[in-house]
Amino acid sequence: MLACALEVADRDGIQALTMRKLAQELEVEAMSLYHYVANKDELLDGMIDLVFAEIDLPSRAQGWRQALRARACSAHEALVRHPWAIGLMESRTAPGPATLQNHNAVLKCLREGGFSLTKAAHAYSVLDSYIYGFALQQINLPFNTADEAAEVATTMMAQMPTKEYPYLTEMALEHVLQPGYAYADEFEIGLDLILDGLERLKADSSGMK
Amino acid sequence: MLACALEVADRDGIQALTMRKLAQELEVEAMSLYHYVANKDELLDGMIDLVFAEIDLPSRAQGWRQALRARACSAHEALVRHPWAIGLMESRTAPGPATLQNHNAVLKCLREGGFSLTKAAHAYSVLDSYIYGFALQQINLPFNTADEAAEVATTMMAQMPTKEYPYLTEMALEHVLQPGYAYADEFEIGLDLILDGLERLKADSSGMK
DNA sequence: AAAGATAGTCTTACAGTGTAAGATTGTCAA
DNA sequence: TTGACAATCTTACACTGTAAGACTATCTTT
Repeated sequence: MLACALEVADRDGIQALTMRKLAQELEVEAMSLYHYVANKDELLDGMIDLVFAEIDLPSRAQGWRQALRARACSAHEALVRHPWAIGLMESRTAPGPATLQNHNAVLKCLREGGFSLTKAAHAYSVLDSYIYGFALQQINLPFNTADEAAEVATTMMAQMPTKEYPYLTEMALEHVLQPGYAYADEFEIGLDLILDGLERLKADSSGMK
Repeated sequence: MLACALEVADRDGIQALTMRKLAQELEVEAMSLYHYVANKDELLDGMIDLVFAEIDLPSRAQGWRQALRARACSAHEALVRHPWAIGLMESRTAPGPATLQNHNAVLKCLREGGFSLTKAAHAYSVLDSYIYGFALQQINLPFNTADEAAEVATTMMAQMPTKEYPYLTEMALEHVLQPGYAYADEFEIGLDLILDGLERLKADSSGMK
């Protein structure tokens, strides 16, 4: 049932996921769903946790940097695969078991990698903020492929007073519209920048903690 | 009207912002609103742009680092002030004028600060990803004050099999529950870590671009 | 085998949602 | 005075989540 809900949300968008629609997909009446979930919110909670379950845990075989890098990429992929998930997170407060397990594994990786408790908290905060935020931005882009980007950019340029936003225009024309550009590629660049920062943070003893 | 919509969303939550409720607040009937907006989506678009309008533009008086740091803090404050905004962003694709102006100003700051076009794109991507992502995490926390944190943590510990998530438990008990802890304080730590990275990125000539 | 409990599904109903269609009013220009 | 227009309202409709409870099939206990 949760899996089916994911499928509908992925395919038709989260706004199309109504109890009646989901029931129909399962060849059942809407009210039957309430035997398995107390209400729609609980359904959404379950869906979010399923997305977290798709995120690989950091492997213990490698060093913290490699392990967290791989987990970050995995998380990014999961969030892009289910674009509705980030929007839901804002309103949900009850983390499911997969969510907790993932958090725990990341903290373990940091602690065993030599981070103090305080520094592990810092590291976790930056890393996950970046992952969620990047996915949010990527999903918000009105284009995915380079072709779509070209189309959107040109129609936008036509409407928009290009003189008013010269730096935005520059970025669009001379960077985004260049062949081979894909915003998704930015993810690993920022990720490595942050991982560099974390290595420095870990070594740094000026603040002591 | 947009301002009133912000107020309702801030006060009662975004799910309470219905056309009828907003109309009532303005002492008018629901359908009258449709003389000013084509549909509810357009209303939400306008609200998002209003939030962006609250974000200070980077000042040109200071260097890029200081200017972008101040803008990041301002953006963070705006997003926390209007916790519903991030959730809306996921579904919206038409940026308003305030949004465009802000983007343009940040790019200008980077370019005039000496970033190449490609590096400016990197910088913008990491910075804004971090800002949005951090706000998202902060808003998702089920507590705000240290007192609330203590309450939530203790009730959670009671339910949760604490043995299963030892590192999560450690973080909660020995860090989050310590007096004076506030997750919001993490924001500037991660921000400075990223700004350090950007300075290095700017200076770096190994990749050339 | 009979009786009862339980899990699963259904029907019906209701209050609340966004908004389409059109009637009504107020305000100004010709 | 007439017309145009902007602003507001009334009514209506399809669709939402879900409360209340009826029905049915399966399993347990006697």
